[in-house]
Amino acid sequence: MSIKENINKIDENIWEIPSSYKKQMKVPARLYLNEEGIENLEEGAIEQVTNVACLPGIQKFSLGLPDIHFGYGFPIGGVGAFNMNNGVVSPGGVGFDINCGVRMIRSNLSEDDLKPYITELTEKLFKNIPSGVGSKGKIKLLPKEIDEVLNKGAEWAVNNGYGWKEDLKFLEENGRIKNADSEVVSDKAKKRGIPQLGSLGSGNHFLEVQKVDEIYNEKAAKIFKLKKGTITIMVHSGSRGCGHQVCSDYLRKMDKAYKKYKLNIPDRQLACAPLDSEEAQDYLKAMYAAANYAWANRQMIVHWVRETFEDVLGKSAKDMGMTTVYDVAHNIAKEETHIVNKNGMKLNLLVHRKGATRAFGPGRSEVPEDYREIGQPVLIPGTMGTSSYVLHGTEIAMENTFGSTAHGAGRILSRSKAKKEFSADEIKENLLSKGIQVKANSDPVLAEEAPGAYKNVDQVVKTSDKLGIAKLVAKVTPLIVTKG
DNA sequence: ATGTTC
Repeated sequence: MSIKENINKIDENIWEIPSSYKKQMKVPARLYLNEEGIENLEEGAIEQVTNVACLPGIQKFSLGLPDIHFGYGFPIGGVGAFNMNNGVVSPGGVGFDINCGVRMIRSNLSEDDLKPYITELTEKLFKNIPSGVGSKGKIKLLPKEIDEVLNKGAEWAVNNGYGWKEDLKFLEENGRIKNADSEVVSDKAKKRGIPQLGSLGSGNHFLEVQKVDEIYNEKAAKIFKLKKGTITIMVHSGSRGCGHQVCSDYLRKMDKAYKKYKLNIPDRQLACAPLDSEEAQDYLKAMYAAANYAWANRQMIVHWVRETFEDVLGKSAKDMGMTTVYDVAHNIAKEETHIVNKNGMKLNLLVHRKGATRAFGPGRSEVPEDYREIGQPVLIPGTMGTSSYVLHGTEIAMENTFGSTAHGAGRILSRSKAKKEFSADEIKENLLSKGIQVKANSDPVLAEEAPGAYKNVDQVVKTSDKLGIAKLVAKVTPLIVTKG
C-alpha cells in the first residue's frame, strides 16, 4: 500500500496522517499543501513528518508547510512544538544553518534612480559583501570578541558601528535572543566563526536589490512602509560555519543523550534530550549563541550595503530611507506561549521551526509595536532571479500552525542533478534578458541554484495566502543578485 | 546549509 493512502483530506489544502499510521505517533501529522504539493510529496518527507509526531511531549500536530521537503531528521518546512514540562529539543529540528534567515531593507529610491549606477552598484556590492564557500568577512575580530558577538548578536554589531540602533527594533528577538551563552559553544565553532563574521556564505544565500512590483494589501503595505515601484534590499544568510559546527557538536552529544534518557525515537537523526536535562539546556544556550551570530552577521552585511549605496549614489543612507522592514529567522527553536487545547489555556512550548517562518498575528507582544495592528512581516525569499514575497502573520496561523508558515521555494532537484541539468552561462543570459544583474563567485553554484532546481515560490506563498497562515502583502522582483 | 567525506 502506498504511504499516500494514509493521507486524509481535512479541508482545502489541509491534509492529515492519523496517529494510527505509526505505533509510536503521539499526535497526527498535518500537511498544509495544495493538491499538486501532495502529488509531488516525497515519501521520505512523509516518513519524517510522521517520525517527528513520535517525539516525547509533542503538542497537537507535527506540521508540514507548503514548502515541505526531505531534510536531516525533521523535514524542511516543518514545525514541531513541545511541552516545556515533558518535551524535548532536537538539533535536527533546527537544522545545520542555525538562524538562517532573511532581512529586508526599504528605500525611497526608484528603479530610475538606480539605472545609471546599476553596473557599478552590482560590482561594488559583490566586492563589499564577501560571499562564497568558506568566505571570510573583511574585519579582523579579536578572539575575545567572538564571545560578545555570540552573547549580544546584532546589538554587538550596532555597538561596534555596524548599522543603526533603530534597526534592532525591527529584528526578531531584537537581534539578541536571551539565554544565549558562549560558554557552551566549542572553541572549534568559535574558531570557524571568527573569520567568517560579515560574510554571506554560499548555496541559496543571496543579496538582492529588488523593486516592489505588486501590492496585494494596501493597508498592510502602508504599515510596513512598502510602496510600489520603490527599491528594497534583501539579505538571505545565516550563521556560517559557526552555526554548522554548533549543530554538529550537539548532534554528537544528543546521540548519547537520547540513549542515556532512554528515549524511544524512530530515527537516529532525531536525536534529542528532555528539555529539563543539562544536554538540552546546553544545546539551547549554544544554539541561541549561534542565532545571535547570524543576527550580527546580517546586521554587518546591511551596514556594508548602505555604505555601498552611499558610495555609488553619493547620498546618505538616511536620505535614501534605507531603514529596516524586518528580519526573520527560519531555522530556530524558541520558547513561546500558545493556546493548545479547546479550553483556551495557554501553554509554554518549545517551537522548532526548520525551514519555517514565524507568522505571528495581530496583538502579539513579540511583534514590533509599529506592526502589531496587522501582524509581523513574513519574509519569504524566492530562488535566484525569481520573485520574493512579504506577507503578514495571522490569527489563523496562531490557531493552526503555532504561528508559522513556509520559508521559501524548497528544492526539487538535488545539487548534483541541478549541475547536470543547467549551465551557468545559460542562467546568466536568461537573467540578463530579464534585466537582472547577477554576480557569483562560482559557476557551479549558479547551476546548483538554478530557478528550475526549486519548487515555484509563487505557488508556495499562494497556498499560504489561501490557507490564511500568512497573507500576501507585496511581491518584490530582483534587479541585482549577488551570491556565493 | 557546510573548511561540500574528521
